[in-house]
Amino acid sequence: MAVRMSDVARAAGVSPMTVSNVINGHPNVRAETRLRVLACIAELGYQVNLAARYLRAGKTGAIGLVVPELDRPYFGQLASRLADGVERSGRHLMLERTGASREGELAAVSLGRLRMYDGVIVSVVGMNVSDLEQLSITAPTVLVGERAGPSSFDHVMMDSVGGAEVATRHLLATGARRIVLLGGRHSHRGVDMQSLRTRGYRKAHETAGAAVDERLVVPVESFDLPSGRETILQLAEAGVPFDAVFALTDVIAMGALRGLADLGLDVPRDVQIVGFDDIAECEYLVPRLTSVDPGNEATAETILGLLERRMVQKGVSI
Amino acid sequence: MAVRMSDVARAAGVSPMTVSNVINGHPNVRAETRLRVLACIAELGYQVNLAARYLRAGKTGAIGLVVPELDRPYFGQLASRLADGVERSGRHLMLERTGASREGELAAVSLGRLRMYDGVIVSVVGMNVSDLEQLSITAPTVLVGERAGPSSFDHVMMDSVGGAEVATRHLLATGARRIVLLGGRHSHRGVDMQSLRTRGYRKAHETAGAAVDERLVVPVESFDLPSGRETILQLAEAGVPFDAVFALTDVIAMGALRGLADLGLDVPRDVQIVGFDDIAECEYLVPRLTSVDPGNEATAETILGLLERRMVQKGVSI
DNA sequence: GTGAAAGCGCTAACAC
DNA sequence: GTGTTAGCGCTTTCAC
Repeated sequence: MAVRMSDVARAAGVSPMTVSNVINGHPNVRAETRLRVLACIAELGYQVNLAARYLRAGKTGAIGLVVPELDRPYFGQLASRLADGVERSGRHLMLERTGASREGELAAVSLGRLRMYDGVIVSVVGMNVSDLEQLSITAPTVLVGERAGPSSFDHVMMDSVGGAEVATRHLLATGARRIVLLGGRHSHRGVDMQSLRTRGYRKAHETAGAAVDERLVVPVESFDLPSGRETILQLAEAGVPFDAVFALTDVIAMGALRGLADLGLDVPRDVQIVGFDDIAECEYLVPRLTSVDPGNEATAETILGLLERRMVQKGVSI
Repeated sequence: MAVRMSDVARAAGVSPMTVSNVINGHPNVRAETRLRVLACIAELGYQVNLAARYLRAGKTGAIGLVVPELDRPYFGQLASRLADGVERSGRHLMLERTGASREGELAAVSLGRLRMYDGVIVSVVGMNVSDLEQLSITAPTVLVGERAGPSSFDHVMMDSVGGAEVATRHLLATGARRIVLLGGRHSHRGVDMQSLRTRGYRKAHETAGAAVDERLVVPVESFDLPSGRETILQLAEAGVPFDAVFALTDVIAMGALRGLADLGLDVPRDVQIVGFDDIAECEYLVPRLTSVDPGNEATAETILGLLERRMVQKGVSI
């Protein structure tokens, strides 16, 4: 069986409480005792039982990050940045996926796993914030994404409308007139990522006095590489002419780049393209992919700042 | 405060034990009672406290995956595949990174969180297996990677030597004579990824009766995009001629592709390139990146099969 | 079919 | 500076 704190205590000839004090760095332990206890910990290979600690102390030192998918560069890079910050404060980041489905996100939360965390960061793609609120999450929580609306949670939003507007304006300024909105939505009243970025696209057109051909607004089945490529191929096959692409995410932009190459089109001579998210890969593609940076560095800082504040309030700060 | 099982029990007019039986699907509950309890659970928004369950029952339904970095496509895609399989068996996958700072803390304490898992999958890149063994991980554990050597853990290895040999042979067969080994090691006696892939590179040269110019074996500082690019640029600046690149990972291959473009070299006319890992991006680059598939699909299956066996032995299977 | 008792491993609060 | 007591929320065991 696993080594328990009481085993260490017996070996060191002290009480479990003293072992606990040593592990948690409490000052009221004599140096000599501390060393003896540490030696026994090392010798027996003791590790604290986090579950027990949490049950008693109400904190684990773990921060949860819940994302739709584990294999999307944007989330991987966000996770990496957050992990840096989280570790700087002596905690650990643990990543889980929801699978982008609303049920998935609900299951993730309702399974109670989030209660093991001192704090939770949830990327709310495809989930209703009100769903989240009904779950009565008890841990300090920060939402990340584009969904707005009334909410009792802190919410870090990126400026999707503004970013999409900048991207589209850039393309219009360089002479593009028929800009594909790859991953867009026809109805753009929602507060989801697609609707918001579509809104920025339309706004830029309006400002420039340019008309939007609805055939250029093309949804994608999924925000992955195959969808980006196939959607562009289908558009070309349908005979819709275009001279630029604004892709709602860099990943579908990468898929589109492959599709354009398959069509024998040169980027940027025949077709210009701009993405969104500013993932690290953009700088390394040939040719480079221009992308909108939604403020990735600042986002991570902001998230952790808000979370820390909530954790202090809740008394689970380290 | 959070809703406890006893709160639900009181509301439903039963004992906590009955609530527990309902939640865990035990048969000995009358349908009527079950419905009443479920209604109360829903109404109060009750969620089980995983820590308490684990403390008592010894299982959480969570599988941990420990990787070196969260923002590497290979690990993201591995995690995604594993998550599919894990969820199929009614559990959840949780991802953590080890990062570079293995030395920093008391490993014994910092890895204590692994004890909350029913099973753990550890990607042992840059970590000594003997380090791992000293941690006396008690949960069923499967190691993934190229490190071999004696170990008490199940270990899923990819054929790094064979894969690297195939890649190099392919380049030699198409006429390449000066193949850069990007990310290689000069001393290749170790069992780490770099040494093993370097061995395959040398083996292919030997078989083909071709000599290896040691100046073509170039280590990288880190297996990320910037390193791939910079290393190729430095090699060119040093005036070392080459006509092909075998990159030890697809990510540094992508970095190298950018570097080659910066040098005004055309792929594959001037320089051929082959990567390793077969990440999803390869198929979508322009031109496509040829890559060695270390058997990604099969790897995930194998890992989960081994883990399941260990979990059944340990009595933590669902 | 349901419930009472016990205790998983830890730490907060307080005694000594 | 160290130990004692109590109990976090749940489930195992066994009684009814």
